[in-house]
Amino acid sequence: MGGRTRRSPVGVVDLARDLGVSTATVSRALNNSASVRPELAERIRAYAESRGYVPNRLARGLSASTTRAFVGFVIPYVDTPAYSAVAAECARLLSRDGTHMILTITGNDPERELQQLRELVASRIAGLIISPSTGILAESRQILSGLPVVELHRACGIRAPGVFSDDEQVMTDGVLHLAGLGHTDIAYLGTPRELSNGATRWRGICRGMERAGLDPGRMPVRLLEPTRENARIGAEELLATPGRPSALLVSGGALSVGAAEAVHGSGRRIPDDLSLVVYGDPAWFVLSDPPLTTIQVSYSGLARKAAELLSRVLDADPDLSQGPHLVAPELRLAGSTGPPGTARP
Amino acid sequence: MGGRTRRSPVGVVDLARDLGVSTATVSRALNNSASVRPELAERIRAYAESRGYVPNRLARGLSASTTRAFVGFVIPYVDTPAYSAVAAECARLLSRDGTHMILTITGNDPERELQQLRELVASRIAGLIISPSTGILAESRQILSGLPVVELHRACGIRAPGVFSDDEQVMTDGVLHLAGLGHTDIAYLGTPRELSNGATRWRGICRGMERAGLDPGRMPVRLLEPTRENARIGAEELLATPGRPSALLVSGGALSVGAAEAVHGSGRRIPDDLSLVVYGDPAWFVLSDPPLTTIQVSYSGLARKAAELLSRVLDADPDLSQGPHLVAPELRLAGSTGPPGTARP
DNA sequence: GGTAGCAATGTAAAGCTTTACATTCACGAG
DNA sequence: CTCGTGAATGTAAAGCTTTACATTGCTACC
Repeated sequence: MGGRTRRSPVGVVDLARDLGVSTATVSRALNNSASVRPELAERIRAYAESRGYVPNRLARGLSASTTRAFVGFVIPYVDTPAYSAVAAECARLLSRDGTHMILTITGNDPERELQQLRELVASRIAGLIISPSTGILAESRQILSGLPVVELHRACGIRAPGVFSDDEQVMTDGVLHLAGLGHTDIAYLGTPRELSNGATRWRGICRGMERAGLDPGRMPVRLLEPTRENARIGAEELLATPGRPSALLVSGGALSVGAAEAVHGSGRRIPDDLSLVVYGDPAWFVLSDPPLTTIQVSYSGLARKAAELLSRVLDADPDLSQGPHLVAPELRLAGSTGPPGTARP
Repeated sequence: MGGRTRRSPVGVVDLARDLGVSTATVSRALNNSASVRPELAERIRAYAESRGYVPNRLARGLSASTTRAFVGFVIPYVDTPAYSAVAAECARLLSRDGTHMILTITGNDPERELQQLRELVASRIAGLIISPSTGILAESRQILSGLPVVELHRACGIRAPGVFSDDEQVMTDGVLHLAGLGHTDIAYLGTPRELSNGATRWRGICRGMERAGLDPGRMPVRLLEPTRENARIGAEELLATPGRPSALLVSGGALSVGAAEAVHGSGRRIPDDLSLVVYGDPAWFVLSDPPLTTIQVSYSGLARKAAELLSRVLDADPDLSQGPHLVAPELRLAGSTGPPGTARP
């Protein structure tokens, strides 16, 4: 037998018994089903309210075999606003539909990701928003292809709509901005090309270089998993490159922080010794002097789009395009970029 | 009837049928119950594995009336690492026990908080970690008192263990540090005293002032909800106070960012014109020149403690103390504090 | 007036697992 | 040989809701 402890919560059977009607009628009344006499329905609703009735989500989900009670939010990291701010806003938007968001952090570990996906399926989630890990397993992909899924930030080649920042163009703009100031030795610190957003940004970079008449092949580049520590090391290496780059472009989550740290530690003055463009969150940059030239994307915009897409996927909306849905980021010029300094060896 | 769509997932009945045993035996074998012949148990487990069986969490929860399948994580904001980092780490730790964490953002709105608590109860969560909203409703408190609860960051007077940063002492230290440098006009920007952590910090501040022979009553103070915008305005007002404070102490989440912004905008040089101590996240401070004197607490330490306490509450551990469990923060001296400048009017 | 048809309500099954209680079987003791 | 004991397994109920289908009772029309 199930729970022995017969807890206080009232159920439909209690309401039905007390009111002398059947559970079916109670259920229909509470779900605003048409076929119940309005006066009776009202009485039932009032009584349910007075008894503080809350329907058991588990039972409802079990009965319906799938409800919107739960959706998953599966992301590799959460220590950067690109994830934490989007997660928060999604949770807020989804809760308005009475949907709970289950937050799951994979740590970018494909094994953990797979296990967590399995568990989410076991919990009969209605669907999920996922930012896949770098080396996502085929098995995970298969699970995903059987669920209503929305991709976020990163694509992994499944048939699903996705929400992404439109990075290609803005990265090109960033490069052209630097080139326009006279920089020829531009370094790039970004995320790996295995990540779809890493690939997109890299395309944007290359296009910018080519348009500026520079050779992307000779560009000092580090493509790293976006952790702060990686970024610090990568940026230090880039700054020490023989060509002594006069400009540094950084994209991707926690990379910005680590890079800023490294630049700071290098003793180079900005923008005299080094022009710096970072992709990321405005909150960090208030402390910087001079203010940073940044690439910014609206996290709430991404979240709204993600929540909307998920809702449409759950509704099996036939008009929904499976491809990427792009949110445009913005290049904000500020004091951290300028003409190449004269103080170079 | 329930779901018509008879989806693929195999259940215990399928396994039982195929193996010619009863569902009870299957269930027992899978749950490593003793009373099943080892050889048979092994066969059942192997078959379950081969069929990719995953138990339905909803049904299990329904049957057990309460499991560890779901716990809630109810917080007012998530845009600061004090919440986002702790949330992420808790999610990670809990998932190791196969527990899903449902993230819920109240926006510090008591009404929303109540509604979300109701929904969580309806989902038969096993327990929750909560950082209560400022004006938490009596009804919410009542719901909480019937659940395994752990408080985080903020207390709300319910009988439950809580995890808090031990702020009183460190705030005293901060004030004494400034006073020791010769500051007598110290301003404070913090969170409201209605918040338990706001109250704690304020006590620490007062104690520090008194020990330094200064009058807390004459201290310029702004106690505000921790949003960046509030902080910017509050800091500007403090800096414009007739006494022209020579030192500013800022505590609390997003307040640090907004305050830094305001200080920056004020044109005051640090630490010559103004000594600055901020409470918060190291990630922001890498960009600052000079590096900031900060008060830092280990988010992963808080998360570990919170997850551990929740686990113990769920186990109804009788040795568990209901009071606060403190994690000690650290005052890190750096370049943003120094003797009061001479350049004051 | 009889019946078709509709509206309102009831009955019961399904969704999936766990587990108390019942049953079976084998073996040892009397 | 019988019966008790205990281990292994089966049966069925409980957990709570939703909903297909059955039933009831009425209106309205021919």
